[in-house]
Amino acid sequence: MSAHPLTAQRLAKLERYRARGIEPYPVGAFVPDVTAAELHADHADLGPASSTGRVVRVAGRLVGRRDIGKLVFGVLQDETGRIQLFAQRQILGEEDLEAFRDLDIGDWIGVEGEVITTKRGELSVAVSRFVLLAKSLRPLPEKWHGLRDVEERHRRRYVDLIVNERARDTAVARSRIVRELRGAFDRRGFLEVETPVLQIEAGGALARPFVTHHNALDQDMYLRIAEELHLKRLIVGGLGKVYELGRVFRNEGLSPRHNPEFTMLEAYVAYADYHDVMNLVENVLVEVVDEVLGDRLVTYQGDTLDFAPPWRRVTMLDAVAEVTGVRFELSMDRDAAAGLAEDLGISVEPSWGVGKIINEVFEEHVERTLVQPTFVYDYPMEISPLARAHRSEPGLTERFELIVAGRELANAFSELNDPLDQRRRFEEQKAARAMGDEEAHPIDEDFLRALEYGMPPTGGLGIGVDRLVMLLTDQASIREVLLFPAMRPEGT
RNA sequence: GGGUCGCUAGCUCAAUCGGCAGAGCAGGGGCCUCUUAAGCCCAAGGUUCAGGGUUCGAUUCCCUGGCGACCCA
Repeated sequence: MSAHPLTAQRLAKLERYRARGIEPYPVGAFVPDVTAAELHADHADLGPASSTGRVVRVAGRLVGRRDIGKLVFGVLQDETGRIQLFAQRQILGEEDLEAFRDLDIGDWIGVEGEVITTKRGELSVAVSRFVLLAKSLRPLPEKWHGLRDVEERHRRRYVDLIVNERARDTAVARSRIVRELRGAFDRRGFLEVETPVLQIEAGGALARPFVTHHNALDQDMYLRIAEELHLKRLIVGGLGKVYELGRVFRNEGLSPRHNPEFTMLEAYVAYADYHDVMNLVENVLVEVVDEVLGDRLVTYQGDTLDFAPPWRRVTMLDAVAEVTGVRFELSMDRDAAAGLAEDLGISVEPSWGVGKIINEVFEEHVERTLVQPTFVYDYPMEISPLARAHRSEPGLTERFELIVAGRELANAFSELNDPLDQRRRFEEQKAARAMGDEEAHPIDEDFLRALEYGMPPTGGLGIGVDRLVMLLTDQASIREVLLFPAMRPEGT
């Protein structure tokens, strides 16, 4: 336990309570029957200096106190808001008023009393009885500025949640967004499923996995980097519409937009193609925006995003030509494409083909310019090993990404269901891995076997849930929408 | 991985050119029966992120390391 004087003081107080027979961590001591928000809603019209005769029980954390001698005002905070406590000697008596005064800011208490308003009109509970529910041993941050230090807010999110309303609002909004996402897919008849997090092969995306070890099997395993390959196995099994909303893990650096574990929603629909999936993504996200914000104009970091459908749809090649003035084609000579990209400031790796080169130009110059919701479609096959070959355009796949505020929000394709083509794509990835590409896709033989049993034409999508929450809560950093973002150890 | 910036009391922040480390809030003592960032009086509170260097003297300048923020790869 910390030897800090402020904590030592409170520990001493704790011992005094126990000596007087007051248990500072009681069980079953008090059950509230109303919340702060309910009180404010019920008595919104009460004038100053009113009595209601209504006796209520509220509970929460004492977050403020104003001591006026024989009269003490307290501020009680529960999960719904704040309510003033009015402790008066006439009601409580000398001894209990002194005990109330002796409470520390941060203590959890239960209070019983009449609902009144003060002379100044502040709705209050006139304390007739109170119970210490849990003693707090550490001082809270400053009442006006709260906890500002970003590092401390993330390391001690519990304190952040106590003192910063924005932290609470963001957590609540995130829960709401996740619930609306689930609702949108549930209403459309999707089955929510759970697939393995521990995997023998980490496939379904191009990323480096975390490695762990299964002791009983004496086998290294990976934390999943995507949900994709197992969900497609379920489509093979005849489950026609499935989705999973879960945590995926990628072994990459920390940044305002990347956390090693993040939340992905993936959904797969039999008989759909990527045009159907564009419509699905648009409809689902508009529903979520409507339900959560009630306004299709969303302010994000100073930009106004218009989510009213239809959203713009543009091919990657057109988008690149529009922004850079350079018309790339998949049929181009590789070195010619490399030269054009170099002219645009891209340093081209020898291993890159035309498709990868175009994608780099897109990511470097075009993506950030797409602020309004935009579907960019027809991605190069070279960077899309799990997407179906385009029905008419050689070298491309039926893949799209949804870009909002200059960032990828969703990624989707007509799924590759030709097992022979899938095997060829995996072989190409294997070759890339042999060339040193650590993010190349591994060969998953069981997934190939599943495809060999036959997967119907299928459309699939993935939505980055954290990024969606960032957009709808106007947060610039993923760390603000994660309750407990990844941090380096403190090194006490 | 590279660059820039930051780290001072429990919290929010000061500290002039390198010259006695301060304030507000919180906490302690006192006054006050209508405050609401309550007010007034008094006292207390520091490994200035860590280690090293320069200097008569370092929160301040230099080096190394830690953690974080932002930008870049």
